[in-house]
Amino acid sequence: MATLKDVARAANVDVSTVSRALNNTSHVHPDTKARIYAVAEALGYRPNFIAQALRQGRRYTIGVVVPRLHLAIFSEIVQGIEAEARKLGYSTIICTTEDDPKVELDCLNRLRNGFVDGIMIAGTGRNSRILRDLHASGIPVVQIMRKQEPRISSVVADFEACGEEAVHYLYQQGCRTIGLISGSLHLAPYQERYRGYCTAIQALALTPHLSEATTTVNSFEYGYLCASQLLTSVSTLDAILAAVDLQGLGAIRAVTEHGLKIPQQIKIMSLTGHELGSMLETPMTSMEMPAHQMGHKAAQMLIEEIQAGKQTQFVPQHLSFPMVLVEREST
Amino acid sequence: MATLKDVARAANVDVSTVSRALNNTSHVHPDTKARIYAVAEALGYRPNFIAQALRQGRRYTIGVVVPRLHLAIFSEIVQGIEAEARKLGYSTIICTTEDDPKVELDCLNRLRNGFVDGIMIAGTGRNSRILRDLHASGIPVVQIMRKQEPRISSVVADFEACGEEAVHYLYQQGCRTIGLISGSLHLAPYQERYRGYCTAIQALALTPHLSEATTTVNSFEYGYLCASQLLTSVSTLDAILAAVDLQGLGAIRAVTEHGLKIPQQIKIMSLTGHELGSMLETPMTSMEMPAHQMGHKAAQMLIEEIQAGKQTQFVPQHLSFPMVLVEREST
DNA sequence: CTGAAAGCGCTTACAG
DNA sequence: CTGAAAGCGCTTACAG
Repeated sequence: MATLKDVARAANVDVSTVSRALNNTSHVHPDTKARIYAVAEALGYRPNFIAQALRQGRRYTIGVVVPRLHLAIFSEIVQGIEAEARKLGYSTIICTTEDDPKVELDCLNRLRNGFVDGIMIAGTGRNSRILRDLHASGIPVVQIMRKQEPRISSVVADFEACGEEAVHYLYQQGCRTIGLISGSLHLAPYQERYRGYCTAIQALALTPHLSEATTTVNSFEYGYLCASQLLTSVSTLDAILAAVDLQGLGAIRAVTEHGLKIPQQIKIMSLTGHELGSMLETPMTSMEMPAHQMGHKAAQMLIEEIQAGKQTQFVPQHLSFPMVLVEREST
Repeated sequence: MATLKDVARAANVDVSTVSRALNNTSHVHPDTKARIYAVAEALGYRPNFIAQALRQGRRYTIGVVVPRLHLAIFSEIVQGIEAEARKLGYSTIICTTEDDPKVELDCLNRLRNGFVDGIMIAGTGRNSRILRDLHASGIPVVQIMRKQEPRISSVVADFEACGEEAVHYLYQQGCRTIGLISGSLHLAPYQERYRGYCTAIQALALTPHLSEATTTVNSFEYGYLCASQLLTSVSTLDAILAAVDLQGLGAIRAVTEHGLKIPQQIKIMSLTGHELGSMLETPMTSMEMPAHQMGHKAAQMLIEEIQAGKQTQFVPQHLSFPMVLVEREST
């Protein structure tokens, strides 16, 4: 790779002049400039981002820490983040943790070593000290999907309203015994959905039915197990709310195996739709999450914080997106 | 952030000694070492990766270029890549192109600026010159999923065998008029599936039925449109092969709307399963792809090439994974 | 308009 | 075992 020095030598000028010419950072004589451009072109010169980063203290890179990508809403969020970051001139480093706090710690430690200008995280909540340290040491952080630290900016969906709205909707459809599949109540989104669910259940004077299992939360199996449990233990059950799409699929399976008809005998809906619902044989009613847009916004927010630097007093911003009810055939 | 210099000053030694102590790169007196460690700890020293990278000419970072993540097999592959890369001490920069050659070019240009030690790509095939340039300039490249350049290493699945095997399987199930939804025949995987399909169709003396549409290939809609077309134009149709899961979902929808029973009247299967098939109401038979494992292998391969450096003569490696037939209720 | 110098934070021969 | 120096490839005050 040709360096500035190579170009300088070939163009018979100092490296500083080449730098100025190529970056348009101060006036350079048109002739000199032309010569420099020609030489740079001929040598296939490309600036070394690493050297620039070291010198300028800017990496133009953000780190994104999420639990997983495969069949999860995070893949859509990450696509949104990455597209927007790229547009703003930033690269995106990704880390998937499988919600393992140790892996997460490992990722955060890597990222803090001057790797990135800012961090986006959907965390486990188990490394909050590190996260606060990072943030306190001047590295902008934005929480996505999961808001755990009030002093750190966040972009989330309004899960509580989502849970509440879903129950009211099902009530309107005639349901009176509504089971909830949620799990991982230590994670904010699950807890909030649960809270919204409870609020609505109470307001409507119904009885809550929460089901939990011990397998991975964001999975078909989890939905299947919980739904089966609800079906056997609550005889009057007429609706199941699943926290995420995959659980919804599991619930559909369980209900079908129980010989019940959807939506006539039992209604099913997902609280975190990511398009999948529309593609099913029995299209599933869902609270759809504007994941791509949330990724966009979060990237913008993070990069703004990065570019504001320490000049401005930091005030955490919390952005909450409404989820939208998309009615389909499962209810 | 504390730097080496800060530690050196506080420990009353030269920076070089600190560097050696912290990196265990040569003998340092135990007492000095202890002092340095204590000071580094107290100051919360963390090495600056950017400076290390500049000095050592190693970034410990790989770039991954894929079309998309959301509801695509790439999300699983990327998870595999990232997990393995992290284990080997590498970070992963991700770029999604939506198969837009311009975006891809943009990504490759960013990555070549000394950003990464190596590149993993599932490309559009439209930037082959750049890719070859990159590779020729000494940056290791591994093609994933889509093998376009014979001189560049690759990790793919055996799509041709997959297409062939699927047809034979359906034949055994009694099908005699087997339609194929594929599209994007300019992309290797689609073309290879088609080739395998044709080989089998010919061997069995059947008639081929290929359907294409103009929307995004990797989508529910594409599958729906093509299946609808096949259903109306081929009256004896008794099976549909979909290149990917989402198309399979679209095909199921189309078939259902046509009032046909799966699998009694028409069988459906996907040629690129990524678990989704097992979660459907009518579980879909699929050729499942070992995506995670492929990601692992590809990361290993790329990092090996990186670490081999220029010492060894480069010989491209091509790795092909078999897909495995998982029989479910749609056939 | 341009050059010479310093420095970003490290590592690594080179001496001693 | 340790220090002083050079240098990775840039940018940016400082002179002129």
